[in-house]
Amino acid sequence: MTAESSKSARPERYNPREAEPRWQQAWDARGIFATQNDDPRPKYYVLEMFPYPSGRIHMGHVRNYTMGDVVARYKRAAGHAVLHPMGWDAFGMPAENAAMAQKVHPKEWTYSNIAAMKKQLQSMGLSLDWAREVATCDPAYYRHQQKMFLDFLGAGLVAREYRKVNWDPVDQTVLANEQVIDGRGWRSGALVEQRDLHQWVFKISDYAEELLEALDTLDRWPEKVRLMQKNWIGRSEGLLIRFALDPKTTPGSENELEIFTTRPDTLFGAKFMALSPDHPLATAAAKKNPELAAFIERCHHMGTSQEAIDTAEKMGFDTGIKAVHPFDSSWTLPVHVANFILMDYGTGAIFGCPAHDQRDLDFVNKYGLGNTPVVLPPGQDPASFVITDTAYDGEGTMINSRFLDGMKIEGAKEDVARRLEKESRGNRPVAQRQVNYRLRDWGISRQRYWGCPIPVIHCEKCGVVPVPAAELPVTLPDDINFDKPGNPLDRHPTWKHVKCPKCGGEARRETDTMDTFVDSSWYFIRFTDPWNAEAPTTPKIANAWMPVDQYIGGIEHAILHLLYSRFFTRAMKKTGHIDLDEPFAGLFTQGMVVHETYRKKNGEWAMPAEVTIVSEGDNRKATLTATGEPVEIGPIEKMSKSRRNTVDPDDIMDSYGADVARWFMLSDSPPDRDVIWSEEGVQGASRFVQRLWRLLGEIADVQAPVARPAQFFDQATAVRKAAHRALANVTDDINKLRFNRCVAHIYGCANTLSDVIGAAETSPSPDFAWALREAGDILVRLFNPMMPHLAEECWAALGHKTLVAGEAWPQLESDLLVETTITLPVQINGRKRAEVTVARDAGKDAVEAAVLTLDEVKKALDGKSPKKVIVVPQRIVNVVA
RNA sequence: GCGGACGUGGCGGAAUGGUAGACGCAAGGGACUUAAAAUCCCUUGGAGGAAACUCCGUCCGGGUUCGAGUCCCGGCGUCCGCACCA
Repeated sequence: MTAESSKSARPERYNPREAEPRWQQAWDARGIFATQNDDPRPKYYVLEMFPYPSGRIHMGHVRNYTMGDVVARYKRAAGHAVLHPMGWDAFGMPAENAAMAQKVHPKEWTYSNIAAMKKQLQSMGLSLDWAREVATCDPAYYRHQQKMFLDFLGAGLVAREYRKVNWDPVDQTVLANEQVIDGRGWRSGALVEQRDLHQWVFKISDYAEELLEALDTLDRWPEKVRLMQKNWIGRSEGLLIRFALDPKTTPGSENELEIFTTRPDTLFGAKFMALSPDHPLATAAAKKNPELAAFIERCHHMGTSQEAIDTAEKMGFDTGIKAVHPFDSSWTLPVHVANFILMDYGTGAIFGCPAHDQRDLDFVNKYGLGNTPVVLPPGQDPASFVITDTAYDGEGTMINSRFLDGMKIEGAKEDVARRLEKESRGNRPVAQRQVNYRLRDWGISRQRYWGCPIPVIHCEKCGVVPVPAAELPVTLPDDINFDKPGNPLDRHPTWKHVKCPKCGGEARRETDTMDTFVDSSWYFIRFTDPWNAEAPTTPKIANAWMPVDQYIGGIEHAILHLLYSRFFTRAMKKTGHIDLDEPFAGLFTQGMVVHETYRKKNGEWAMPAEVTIVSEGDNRKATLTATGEPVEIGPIEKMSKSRRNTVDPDDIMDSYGADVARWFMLSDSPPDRDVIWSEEGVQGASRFVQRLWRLLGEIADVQAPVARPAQFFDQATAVRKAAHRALANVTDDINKLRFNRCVAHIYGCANTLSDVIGAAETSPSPDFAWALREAGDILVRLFNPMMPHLAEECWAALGHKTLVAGEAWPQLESDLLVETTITLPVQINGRKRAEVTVARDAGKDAVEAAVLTLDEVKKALDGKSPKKVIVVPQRIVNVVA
């Protein structure tokens, strides 16, 4: 069908640069993305991880926020009250680095970045409720965080400890264990050192068991993330055993040594005891033994960096102390100090069973202490089984273990535990069962300026005194300077000097600020009622909106942010701010945006924007656009400044528009995998935008009856089937976050409609015209979540006076998806050889009868009857000849 | 070392145990045009054949099944997380 008559009314091409801001203003003017807390419809809370205001958004943001926006717009159309807010993770080091490098105040730097990035996000056409915007560096936000810190303190969830911490020498601050990656600071990349410091800690380890167990309830989380958290929490069951010490050999009054083991079954394979260099017994022994003191000193020095610890050789020092075997008072074991024993796991002491633990084996092989195997692997001869270089940690049968001989490992563990629990020394059992966790308490003190002040005061007389709630917030002083490294709050002339709230005497403010991960541990709850000036939450409202139904972000937060938030929500529950354990019901971790790399002859990297790609047959060649110099096309890698393979979202939106960027982000790869950003792909997306626009223009030109025709004939029915099948498929896949498949279905529907229109008569019959208009209406609403500006433009072209952003999701007529006849593939011996068309509800016998009349089947059977005929209704037939 | 994921055309990827390669990109051919762009049409896993069609094909080797990309066992490879945690 040609529609030349009215074609002239439209420009040749859709112009996103003109249309996109126009529709953004239209949405804004009607406030259709503002969410009311008293909305009676069923709630749906969709959230993307909020950004750090670094200054500009990157392609990862574009991908993240596009996915969230698709879900938000779809759920809104599907009849939900959708909460879809945005904010800023605004405290942190880069602001201070900028202050040092550019002499700009961190606050100014941060807020101007926020303004710039907000503009960028708005140009993406995201359906966000900006009225709920929060920035964590705003006293209106962090005052509530300070209040909760005090509440946590009162509830015993906060402690102050002098402990060994990870010190980042570049950022000059402490890092939590979770923030040390490969022995380096997660932000600075500097080798981390160990230091002893006073630290405020959140007692996350009190929740270790709960955080572990509840992982099983998070059935809409990726298995991978749950597993990572499980491993991080690191639960292990074992036995605490008190070994008596030979008094003649001990340095002072110490008469026993408590160790933790998960392998009490191997007790008869014990060859030595080992202490952490920081163990009190080691310290005591060192006082009388200068050589030992020197050894411990050496351990401390070589262990300054995490990397050094990881690569250090096993080293030990015999203290001369003897421990008595709990099952044989005549059996003593030498007590060593060893560099590989950690003071903060278990009791900081172990017994070593070299035959079945590789570290212990390495240790005895170095110091000639020997080994005795006590677990015999299945099928091994006890007389000849020996351990030399490789410890055996598998299943087996106990040997060389007196009363345990012949037992399996589990039985032996249980037997040892029972016996030692019954035995007592000094009114206490010799052993008790214990569960240990790898998870450490969360140290939150940071020696930084640009963070939330910890609201406590140190008084000589009264000790640590909380800032009275009425005096909150403790705000950051603006007059600071960054001339020297370290914490400017600590050298501020007046800010830190205050009166003690208790005694009124001279006192000192805490100058450490909170880890920025505290800020991000509850922002999603603050979004539910950011207007409450009195309290962090309005529990009734928070309880109604939470949990977040769909949280979307990068896998890099699998442990840090997601574990902290799970803890924080529980702590907020304990202190009465919300009634909820798990903050995120559904979690989706998106893949990265990756791109080819380009390298010049001189070894420097070239940016994608500087390069022109030419295809010569199957080969692709790249040259610098400016000079024509050839550049080498390198491997596809994560977009990064160091490889210079980044693409600026602004450039893409300027040249192609937001919809094209959004569409391509969704189209090429499954959302949890990396997506390769390519110029060709973007152009493909852009072509499709234009194609849709032309297609819907043609449909708009069709003169269709207003009333639904009573009857649809073949052509019209085919159109209706295509539209409703796409509707069913897109709905299903959007619910499963399979956006790449949604894209394929939309292409499919558009292709069908183009074909039908191209083949149709000049003046369509009323039923066909009506079906085309219906299909157009459906198609626009299907791609609206992905390309909302184009959808509005097309919706208007179709003659609608409403905004498609406010329209309901199309109603599916599922009858259309049910075919009356279907074509089944017919296999002979498992290979497809023919097809058969039968009634949809044909019985197995009828299908079999039809199949046996086929020429191909007759030929294959050669007059014989088939061995077997398998009929899978509505799927396939297999004839076994 | 421990734990996990993945392996399908030239590329990104589709495929409740049921017609492998949907959809897109790239490529080749053609139409329109003075020409280009844009657009439209056709071809595109491999081998053979004029064609109808036939054979082979989802990392490798076995197995279960009427039927395996999918499930099981054993390899190989790639990627990710954790890592002196007793």
